[in-house]
Amino acid sequence: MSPLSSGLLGDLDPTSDRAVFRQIADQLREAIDRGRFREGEKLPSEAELVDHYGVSRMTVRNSFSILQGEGLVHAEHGKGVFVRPRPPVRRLASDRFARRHREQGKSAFIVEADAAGSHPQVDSLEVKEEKASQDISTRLGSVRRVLARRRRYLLDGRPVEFATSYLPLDIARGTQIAEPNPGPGGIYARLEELGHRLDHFEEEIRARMPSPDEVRTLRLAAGVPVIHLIRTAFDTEKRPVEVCDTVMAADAYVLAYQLPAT
Amino acid sequence: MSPLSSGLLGDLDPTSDRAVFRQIADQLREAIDRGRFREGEKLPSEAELVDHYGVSRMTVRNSFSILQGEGLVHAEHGKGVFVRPRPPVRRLASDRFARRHREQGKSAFIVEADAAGSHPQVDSLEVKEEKASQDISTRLGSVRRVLARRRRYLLDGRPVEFATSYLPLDIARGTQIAEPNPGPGGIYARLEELGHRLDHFEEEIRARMPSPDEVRTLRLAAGVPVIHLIRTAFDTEKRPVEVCDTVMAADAYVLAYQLPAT
DNA sequence: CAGTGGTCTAGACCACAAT
DNA sequence: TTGTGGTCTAGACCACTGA
Repeated sequence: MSPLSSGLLGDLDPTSDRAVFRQIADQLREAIDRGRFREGEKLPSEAELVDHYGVSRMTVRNSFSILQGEGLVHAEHGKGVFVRPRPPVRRLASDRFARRHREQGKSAFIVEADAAGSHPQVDSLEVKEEKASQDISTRLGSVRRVLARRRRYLLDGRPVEFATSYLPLDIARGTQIAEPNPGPGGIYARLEELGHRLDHFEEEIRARMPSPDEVRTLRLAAGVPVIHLIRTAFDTEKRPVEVCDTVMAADAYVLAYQLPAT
Repeated sequence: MSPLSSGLLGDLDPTSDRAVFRQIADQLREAIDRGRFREGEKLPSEAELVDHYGVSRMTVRNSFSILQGEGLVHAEHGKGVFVRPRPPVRRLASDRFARRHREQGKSAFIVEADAAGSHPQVDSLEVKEEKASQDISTRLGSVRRVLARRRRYLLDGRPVEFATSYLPLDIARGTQIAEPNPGPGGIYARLEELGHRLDHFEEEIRARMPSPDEVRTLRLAAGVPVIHLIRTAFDTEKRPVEVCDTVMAADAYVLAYQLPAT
């Protein structure tokens, strides 16, 4: 029995003010929410829905595009439209920069992913000196040029985040921080060795839809926003010693923070 | 001179693999990014673009729908398609729950908005006892029923966030916390008066596209994600005494946190 | 190969906004 | 009334997938 003759989906209400394609989207969304279609499962094809509802193909496609915009489904050319599975999320704990986590040989990302049983990778490594943007310059205390470290992180082959660290040249130039591999404990460990004992971090969080560039870099599905995180590291002399600009696939992350009630 | 004859937009590349509607979207996006069209400014009408590019109307509309999905533009029926202005954002600082902020008479939201020169409102107030969801029950330590306090916050008439606080009945029932107006300093002040001195908060942050319900409640434009924040308040005996579930219009907020480097 | 979604056309009628 | 976007139709051809 086809999914359409089995009453999974209802009829249209011709008296309703609601546009036909919205009604169809509503019915599909409700069916998904109720678990009638499970994660990864294929929805009825456009042709089947055209038959079922007696509407034109563009109308059905409009419905699908609504659901795609909501991040509920994704289309695969030649295969069908599928309920988008909720991918495993990476939890960023508020103690992720605790000094004790820097004592081991590998980077935090690698250690944590290994522990979670996933396969971590870092690629697109680029380290170079460049002119600081207005924003970065301000955050670092009016520096003109900076050392920029770019990299992209993947979990099980899926890109989940890319980040750029900016450091003042007078701190980073000629040190291991300017090398592709900053060594055990990452650049924060190196900063402390260089005498910049870290005091605290400030993080700013925004969420927005990705630019086409970000869609490419993170291979984002339709309807997936990004989390934009800007972290500034301060040493014990209250000097900003690093700014890290990170863009994360929002469906791959949950951020956790702890706030004092003081 | 029309904006189209003045070279604001280029021609299509018929040899390109890129779909025509994507090429048009690219050109409009670039023109917006370069400031050729400023915030709030009207883009060429569908009809003008049909003429300019020599394509059908659906093709032009497809381009617009891409830009809408990116949150770059919004359409106004009967008026045109406009570059979406970046609204003012509310910054949530990491010390926003510091005890000193509870000493005044008004709620944190009101005080802060007044200070920023905007006009704050709270509506859709609802306070009732109800069955705890599985998630809320777990977070509050296996309680069956809770006191739920729902409310929506607006700035200058624009809804920016709605939130529900959940409290265990044995704490909240019969207290001022169960009243629509919890009094000066809000429910956190009442909790402390009741002997639950607050120790710290834990916050979890996610970003995703809004449900149709959330689009309605927050009057969200297309292409605007939501930030979903779940905060748990712990008293000095490490007991969770409140869970607050908040959904915020992502274009209205930037969250700020401070992390120790300990 | 048949079935799927991706793109595109050339219309139509409607509802809303400004004049 | 004119111009705008919103909805919908009935096609067409294409590219990709899987049997």
